[in-house]
Amino acid sequence: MAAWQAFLNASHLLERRVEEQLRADAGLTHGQYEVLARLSATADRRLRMSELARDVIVSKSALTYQVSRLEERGLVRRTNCPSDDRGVFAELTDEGMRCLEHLAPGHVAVVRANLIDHLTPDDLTALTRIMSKAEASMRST
Amino acid sequence: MAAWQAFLNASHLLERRVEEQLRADAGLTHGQYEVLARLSATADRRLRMSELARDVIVSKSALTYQVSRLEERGLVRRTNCPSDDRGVFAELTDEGMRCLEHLAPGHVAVVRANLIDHLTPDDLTALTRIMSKAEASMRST
DNA sequence: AGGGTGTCGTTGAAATTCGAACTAACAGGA
DNA sequence: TCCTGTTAGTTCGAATTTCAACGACACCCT
Repeated sequence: MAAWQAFLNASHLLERRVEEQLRADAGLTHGQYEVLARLSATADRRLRMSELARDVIVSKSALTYQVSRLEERGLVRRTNCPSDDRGVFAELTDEGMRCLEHLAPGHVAVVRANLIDHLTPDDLTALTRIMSKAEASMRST
Repeated sequence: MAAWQAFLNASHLLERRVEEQLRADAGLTHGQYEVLARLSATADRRLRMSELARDVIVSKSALTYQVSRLEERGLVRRTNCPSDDRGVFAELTDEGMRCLEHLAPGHVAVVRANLIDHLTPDDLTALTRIMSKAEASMRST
């Protein structure tokens, strides 16, 4: 359980650092940043609400809330889904893309400084492998 | 950044699993469980509020709130600090200890099933080492 | 003693989270 | 076509978290 304790503590501390940086730099939550980042990684910068919620691992209600906040800021836009009238796309706006590009370097820097830079290359590959395995296992059940 | 993504996703998924188990099993938050667990790991089952907050990595206000909740349930007791009139001890009650002992096996099982069991012994030591390093670095700054 | 500075824990307001209930719309079969 | 069950997204209420401000006390230095 030592591993679990350390993992937990590192998670919490990292979360705090990241949150602090994003808040100071653009007034965004880490959750909001993750939404933008996930959208930017798609081909057409948009995703169905449900899929987006699954991807960033947040409840549907939380995503509804956050997308509304991001929409108020003009960083994201809601679009109807032609093939399914129930569906809604969350789509990254140009401004949202610019915001993300502006924000990303600082975010990456924080993550590197507090986690990545302490790791040897072997550590890094091990970490990736371990976490990916855990993620895959939990996603599938 | 692949490592970061995987780490983040695994964290969120694990948090959800753990939260779900604790909620179902005793109506406790993960944060509340962490408080109980930390207290139980001390010699006399009590800790100053500030130190407890630092240990479980939560804001002072959040800890005040959670200790009040735990106190309502009789799992924790507030005690005056003789050497510092400002100070307050959070002390684990016998009932709190029993609750924790009742709860721990299920908690450990969830963590094992979703994280630990996927790891080789080498992975486990690597994970511990990596996370401890990150934790230490962030605690010290 | 006395005053300035810092620390302790609590409080209040605002933001965010979740699960549950809800509405609307799809899908498949009788 | 109509029923039934499932899925999408939103809304609602309760719980939790954070930051900032506060009052009380401690510590130090003169």
